Amino acid sequence: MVTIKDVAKEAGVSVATVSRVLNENGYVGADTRKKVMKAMANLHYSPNEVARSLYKRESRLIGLLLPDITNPFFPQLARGVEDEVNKEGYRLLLGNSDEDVQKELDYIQTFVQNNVVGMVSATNTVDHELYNALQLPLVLLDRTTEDYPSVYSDGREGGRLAAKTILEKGARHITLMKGPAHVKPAQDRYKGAMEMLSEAEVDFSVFSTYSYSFEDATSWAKELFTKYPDTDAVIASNDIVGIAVLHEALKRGKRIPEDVQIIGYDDIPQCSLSYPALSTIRQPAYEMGRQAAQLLIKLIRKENDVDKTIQLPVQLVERSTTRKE
Amino acid sequence: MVTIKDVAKEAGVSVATVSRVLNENGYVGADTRKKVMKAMANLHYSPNEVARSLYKRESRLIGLLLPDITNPFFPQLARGVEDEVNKEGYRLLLGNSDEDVQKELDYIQTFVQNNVVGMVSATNTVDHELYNALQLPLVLLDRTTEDYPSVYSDGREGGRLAAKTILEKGARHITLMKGPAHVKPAQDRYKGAMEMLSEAEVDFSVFSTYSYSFEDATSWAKELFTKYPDTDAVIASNDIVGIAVLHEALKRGKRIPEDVQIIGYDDIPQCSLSYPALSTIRQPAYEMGRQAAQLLIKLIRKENDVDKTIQLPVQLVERSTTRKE
DNA sequence: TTGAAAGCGCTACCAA
DNA sequence: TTGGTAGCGCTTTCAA
Repeated sequence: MVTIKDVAKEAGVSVATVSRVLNENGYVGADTRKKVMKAMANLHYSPNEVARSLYKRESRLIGLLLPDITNPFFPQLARGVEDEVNKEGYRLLLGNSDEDVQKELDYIQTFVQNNVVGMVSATNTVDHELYNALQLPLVLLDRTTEDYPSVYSDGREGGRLAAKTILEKGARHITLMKGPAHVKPAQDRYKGAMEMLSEAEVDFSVFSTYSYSFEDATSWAKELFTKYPDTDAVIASNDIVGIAVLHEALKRGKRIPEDVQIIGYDDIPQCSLSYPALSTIRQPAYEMGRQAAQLLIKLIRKENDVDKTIQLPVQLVERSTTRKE
Repeated sequence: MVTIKDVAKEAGVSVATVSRVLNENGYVGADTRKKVMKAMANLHYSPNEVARSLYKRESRLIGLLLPDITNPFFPQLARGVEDEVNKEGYRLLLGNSDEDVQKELDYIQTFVQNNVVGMVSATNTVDHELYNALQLPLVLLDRTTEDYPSVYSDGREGGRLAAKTILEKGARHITLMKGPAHVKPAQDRYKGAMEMLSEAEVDFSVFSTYSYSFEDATSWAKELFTKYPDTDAVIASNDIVGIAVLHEALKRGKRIPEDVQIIGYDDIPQCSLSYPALSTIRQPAYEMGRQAAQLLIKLIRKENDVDKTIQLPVQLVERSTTRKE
């Protein structure tokens, strides 16, 4: 490993001088700079971030905590924060919590042990005591809360929009799927849809689900049609479940969207790959990730007048599982 | 921040002693140990990994380099390595390279700057000069090569299996999709299928694709049926493309699997969510990730007699896009 | 069985 | 404009 000392020797100057040209601060003569630069190039010198981090008490690392990258909504989110964070020279320490508080704790500990400068968390279990104790800039992603800076999309509006769409397209027997209780954004959209449905004059049923896993999605779908066989429209709790419902309907010989309309939520990439392509409410996941990163970086830099709550708009994407009016 | 010094003071011992109980090495008296433990608990002490890393010249971090986590095959892989690595107390520094050599370089630099103990790379652009210069334990994932430790699945066999399956089920006009040229595993499976097809007495066409993106998949599918309208079986380059082909076929009024059979590759989770559910060749992605992590850790520990090339078996998953014989 | 102290690579203060 | 050096928090020798 080539250190700052080696560079100093090669250039015939002191380590202090090398440090100065490295960090572009303090006075350093033009030709001294040149000598040092040359020495650095010769030796392929690259500063040791660990040593820097130790002294400055902060690294160029940012912690990203996710529930599970395996869930298709999160890779987009993650990519958004990564790309944005990279722009500013930061890198990501990644953790999947599986909604397990212990794992979350462990990761947070790792983050501080490694001097991360900030963290973004897309976890559902915001342990307030824990996060309050945290001395780090933190932004919550895909979560709405008063207590911490956060970026999220308008779940209530999304739910309303989903319901409104289904309503306008003449559904008579709507089944509203309620996502897992501990997933806050799922509850928001549920409430939004609920509001809209309650105001309208239609029959509807509520079908509760307790997970978002691929494996379970198919079972929920089966159960739904068994329980509510005359359903002619379902507002799914997310796209995965929506696609499962779609295929279950197809299996049962229903025509889509003539007999059953379906609207999903999220707009994960594979929506357009379902057949018929799933209509859905789009959350701008990649953009959410980017904005979360931007916000975090502003917080890290202690900028003034930063808006600590960013709500991104949600959008109807009409594809082929809703009627064309 | 509470440091080892604070603990030492609280316990009335020296920092050296605290360090000893922390690392469970060297002699330390039973009651001294107890005092120290208590002090650590009182102060909620958690050692600074950065300081440790600086002294030992290695962190508890492992670098993971991926092409793009947004591609549904990779989250599984990533999760596999994360889970395994966590078991041994390591954490992940994550990077997406987008198959861009410069980004890859930058990430690798970050990895060494942060004293990672090893890295796993699932990138296609193995720049040998670069990797050779690297002084780190490295394992290649989803890549077959003689030059570095690697874990991958048997692509050639997978290709053969896909072709064999299609052949046995009575296809007459097969279209074999060839994946992007720079993606080595895609070429392996292509070659395998090609071998099998060449030996058989059937007509077949080769259709070349240059990307794996969601957006492009649909275009490939359209183009395929325009170019080869009498195709009655397609061996897709991966599941995404397979699903796109499936839906394009459906759009064109073909019955699946009666008129057209389709076989994918990878077995990403959303396969079972397509309709009809996509038959495919399964790569054990999660397991591949785990094994890569295990191998890397063995390498890090300089264990002897470790098998540096791990080939995992591939497996036919018959669902509904291939005939039942 | 314990403590003092050097040193990991770097930054930043103070002096020259 | 430069260099010497203390010190970031930890581990590990060496001595006691």
